[in-house]
Amino acid sequence: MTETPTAPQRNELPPAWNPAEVEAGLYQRWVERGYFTADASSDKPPYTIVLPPPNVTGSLHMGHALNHSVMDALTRRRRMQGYEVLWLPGMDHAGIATQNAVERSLAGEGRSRHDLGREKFVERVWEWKAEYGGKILDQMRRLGDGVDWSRERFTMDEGLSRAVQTIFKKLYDDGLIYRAERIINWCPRCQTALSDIEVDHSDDEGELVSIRYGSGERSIVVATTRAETMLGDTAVAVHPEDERYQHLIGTEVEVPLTGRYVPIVADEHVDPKFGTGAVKVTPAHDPNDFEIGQRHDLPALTVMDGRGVITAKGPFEGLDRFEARPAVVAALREQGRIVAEKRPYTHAVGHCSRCDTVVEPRLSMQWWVKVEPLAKAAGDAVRDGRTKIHPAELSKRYFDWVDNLHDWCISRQLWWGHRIPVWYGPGGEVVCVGPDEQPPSGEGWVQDEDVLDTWFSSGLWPFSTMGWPERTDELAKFYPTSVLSTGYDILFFWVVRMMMFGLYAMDGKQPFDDVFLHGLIRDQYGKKMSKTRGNGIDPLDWMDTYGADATRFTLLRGTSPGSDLAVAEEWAAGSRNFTTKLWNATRFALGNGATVARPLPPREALTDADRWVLDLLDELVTEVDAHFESFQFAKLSEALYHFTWDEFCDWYLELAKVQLAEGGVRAEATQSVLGHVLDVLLRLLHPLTPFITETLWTTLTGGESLVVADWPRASGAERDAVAAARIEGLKKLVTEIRRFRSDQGLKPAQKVAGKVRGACCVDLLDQVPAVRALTRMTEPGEDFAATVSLEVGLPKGTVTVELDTSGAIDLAAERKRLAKDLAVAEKERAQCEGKLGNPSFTDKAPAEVVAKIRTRLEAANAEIERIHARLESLPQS
RNA sequence: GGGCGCGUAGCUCAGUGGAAGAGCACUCGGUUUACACCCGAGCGGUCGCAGGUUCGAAUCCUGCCGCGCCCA
Repeated sequence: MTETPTAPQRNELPPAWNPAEVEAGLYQRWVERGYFTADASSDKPPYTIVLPPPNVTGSLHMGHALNHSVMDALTRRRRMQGYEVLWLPGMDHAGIATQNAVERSLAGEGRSRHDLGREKFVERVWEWKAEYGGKILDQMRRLGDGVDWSRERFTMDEGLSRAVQTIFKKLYDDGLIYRAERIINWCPRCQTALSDIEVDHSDDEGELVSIRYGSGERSIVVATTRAETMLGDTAVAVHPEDERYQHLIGTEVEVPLTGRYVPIVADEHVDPKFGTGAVKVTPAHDPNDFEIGQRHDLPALTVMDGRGVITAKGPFEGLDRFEARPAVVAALREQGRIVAEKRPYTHAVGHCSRCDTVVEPRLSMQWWVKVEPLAKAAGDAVRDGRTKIHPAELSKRYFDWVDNLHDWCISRQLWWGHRIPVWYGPGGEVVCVGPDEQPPSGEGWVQDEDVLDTWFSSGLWPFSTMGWPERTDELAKFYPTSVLSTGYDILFFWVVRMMMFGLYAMDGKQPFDDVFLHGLIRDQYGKKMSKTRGNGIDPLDWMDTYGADATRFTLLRGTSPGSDLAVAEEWAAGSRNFTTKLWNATRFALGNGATVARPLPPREALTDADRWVLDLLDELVTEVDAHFESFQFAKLSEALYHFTWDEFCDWYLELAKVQLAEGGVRAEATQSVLGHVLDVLLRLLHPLTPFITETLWTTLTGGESLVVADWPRASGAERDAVAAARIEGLKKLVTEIRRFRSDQGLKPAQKVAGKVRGACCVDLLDQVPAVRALTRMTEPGEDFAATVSLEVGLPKGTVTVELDTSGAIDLAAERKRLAKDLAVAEKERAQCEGKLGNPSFTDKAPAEVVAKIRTRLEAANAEIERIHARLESLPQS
């Protein structure tokens, strides 16, 4: 393998990190070296994720970018931990969406799919797929997804189609697939049935019209939002215990405009509190009415065709449903039948999730999956803990769903998809054909025209992609998969279906051990991103501007199980700043001889600063591991960010400068510590930000690649509390001196002569040189004359800093500073005295809490005394 | 209508019984030889409201108000 120019040699880091120039080359190299290709014959423990297959028509949006960042982070860490990782990519064929896309392009040529015929149309779809489909796969490469491209799958591929036919046959033979005439959700635009979950409900403005049926004492008023369906009414229903209507139950009433008489039936389903307590019943055009119709043996009268056009004979025939509605109302008004009208009236209306057309409930013959036994098994797998949902709170929602699942309508009146493998014979025979069986031939045999719901095939994804129904090595090695990661909004769409099919097809083995549900992406004001709002952000824009690493880090940094995350341009810029910081820190370290070539010196040969930073690093490793195990990406990102910026860069690098300046053994040890910390840090960051870490780490270590490097482990060294206390003391001292300088208006670069007194008494003697360096304090000369002395209270005592500011100090600023400190100390004293003055506190609170408050009070008192003395000693201005 | 969740700094969010935190934004100062995509110092909060439990409540309980999501 030849080195590409994207791999800089040691100590040759360019001054700035330029992701656009480097990312593509790094990714290509990873793929070429086969790092992402899984080996089914490996002895390593398996770790498997199947990618929720994106839609073949789709392109990468923020939700994908988030989910892919999660999966890539999970798989990269496991790979580094020595697992045999399979992350399997692919796409689903998106029946309706793809057919729509191709029909649109045909419409541009003035043709319809019917002009082409079924066979030619399907060919055309495959051509479309080859040319335009799968844009998202290239976008995944930009993000850095470590997927196994050699195992890419598509739901319409031969092997997966065979899996579909196999499971259909098995379910059919087991009596779990049946054909029945029922009310389904029908999209008049897509001209197909939809399942419940392909319907989105929204509160729309409509009308509520109250209509008098019958006349005189025999009349009854019903309210409806869909007046036009009255043409298909076959009953009026009231609640059986509704006293208003007892005398009418069992009688017949005239349906206006139709001349038909229909019975008034009593049904528990009717809500007596809604409207007049009486409802019209249209069994062929409403799911609830259909059920009432079944219970009362009512006829179902279809008055509309598949395009939503009225077919009932009479004046309304040929009108679209939305034209028919006002026409019917007008006709009723003319007859004095309208009792009340409420307009606008807001109510829930179902829309096709693909094209937003108002869904029409429609009576038709469809294929169904009997979900009850499958759903029960899906619920049990989670109840038993074989599959764990993260966050666990969403399990309840999962149970509510699977325990109340309606049978699943799986037939679609489309041409693009898996055709239902059922043949009908001339004598009314129905034959379901398995994958290796010959369909019945001969006169009069025809195959069912319909195709299967896309979810029917993607529900098989965790095992169809690994060769099922064959018993493949892949299945043996990689099933059940380890984690399924997706947004909580499609828990029901997809997760439940995979659970049902996985348990059914794989002998009760769950399709995944863990389900990680992340939240939805929102804008900086917490609003959902949507086209209509215009607040969407394209992750590709972010990658162009800030790099893939910054994009990934931004998303992961906001990701807690189940909670939504708000993102904005500024967030991405902040992540880019973080990558820049990491770049510069590493560049600085390398420029000063940071190395991993020598082993770390023994602990006793290290400074307090060295031991402190190494201990923090150990804690970081432990913390990152814990957060990975619990899918707490926000917390682990935050921990890494905080360590890198606030501890390593802000403090250790500054302290290292002092140690490097000492030269000799001290400098060499420091170079080793720098090299070691960066080595571990870059490994820890790699799953989140793979590109920049790869570049920095290969330069630092000369190693082959971080992708296949080992995941760090905590050293196990005992934490050095003394070193930690000293560094905390140093920080406090430095911060206080800087604060004084800032308040006094001293320029940051201005050097000031000074003395530090009392450091030995608070165990900070060794830290004094670093304190001086970090506060630009020079050695006092012969003419040193302290113009101010600054007292810094530390846990073990007070350090006094005398400074020669070569002139009068700003007394007003100094008084203000002291007054502020005094106010803080006095508030502290009041709080502590309040507590200690309360006998029930001292009696009942744990002894260590009381002792802590006592210590705090003493410290506050000392501080107050000290500040008073200082204030009095200040010259009067 | 049923269920779940949320209300903490200007914005987005951590913190789930013993000193109110972070990032971004904002103010002031800065050409500090890693970094101005930066450094240093600051400002900013009766933790939605009202009760209760407790020595002690952002944290636990009850009610109310507001917001969101899922289901009907």
